[in-house]
Amino acid sequence: MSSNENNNSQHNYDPFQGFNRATFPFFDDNNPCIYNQSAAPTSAVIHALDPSYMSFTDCLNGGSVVDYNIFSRTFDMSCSSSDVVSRMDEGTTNTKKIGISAENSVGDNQNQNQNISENLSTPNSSASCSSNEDQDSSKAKKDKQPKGSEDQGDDKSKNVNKATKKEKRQKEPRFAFLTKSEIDNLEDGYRWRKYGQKAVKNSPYPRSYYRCTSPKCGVKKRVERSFQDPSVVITTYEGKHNHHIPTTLRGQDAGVFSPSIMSSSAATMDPCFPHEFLSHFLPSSSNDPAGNTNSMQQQQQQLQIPDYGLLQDLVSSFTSSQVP
DNA sequence: CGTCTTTGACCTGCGC
DNA sequence: GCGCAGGTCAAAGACG
Repeated sequence: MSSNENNNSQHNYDPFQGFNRATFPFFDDNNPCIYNQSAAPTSAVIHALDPSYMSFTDCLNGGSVVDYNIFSRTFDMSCSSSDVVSRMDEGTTNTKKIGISAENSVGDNQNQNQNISENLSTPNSSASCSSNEDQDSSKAKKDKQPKGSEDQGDDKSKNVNKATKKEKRQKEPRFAFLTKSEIDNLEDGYRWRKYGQKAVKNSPYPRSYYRCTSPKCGVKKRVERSFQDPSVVITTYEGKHNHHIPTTLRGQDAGVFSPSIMSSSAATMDPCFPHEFLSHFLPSSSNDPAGNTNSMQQQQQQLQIPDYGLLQDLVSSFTSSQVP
């Protein structure tokens, strides 16, 4: 692979290549660049477009300078113009306007919405790698101390930890999106280690917690499946990668998101599409010389589910329960 | 042997 | 204060 190709794959890829546009209902069928409000956009997806949230590129890589206005310009929406999507002001506890997953709106709304806001609320894009480092450092301190040996953890320090943790949680940039796939853990080029799994209330599908395996990279992601539409996988990224996509992926050979598998229509999207968006979502070896047929290719094939209406129903049901 | 997943226990935040 | 649910830890085991 040439360096040019590599660069291209890292910076100029269409982030939604390979994703059937049914997966992204906010696209106007007649204009892929125009955000289709009538499609009742999934707020989870809109978070990617909301300038108050960091871009996926920024989220994943942390090294790119992202013009958040790109998204609002490109999709003809402001960060707070949507009834569905609202910017989460710092310290805001109103969670009604925000949400990630439809299933969360169906069951225990109170708790789920609370959790949603906690999961997704990001005051602004001021979060940076430093926040991750801070979190890492605090976490590292915790890791170094055995659970039962926190003798110094008196009430005072506990309160401090609580405060700092809460503050840091708010600062942590998060990005969530929906994908239609039968595979829970969609390959994104980075290496993840699963560190937990929890059952989700009112959902038969568990939520999995992953952490980037790269040293000093505190990026996490959460993967869960919508129980209302089991074909929808909700992925939430938290933090920013402070490194590039690994050149070698165990068992994947980084040969994911092969353009040959990508949707041709998506690949030829209007140039106004924010190519930078999610750029590092795609690993550099998209032109796998070995032509490996890997799990991601299967994923991509599974992503070609043109179930636009189903997702709209999902979104509609969600938004109707979220927007007063 | 290194890496990753699994899974029960523990921690934390929040509503009542 | 209590209970619930989400989030995290870390030991154990699986796997290549």
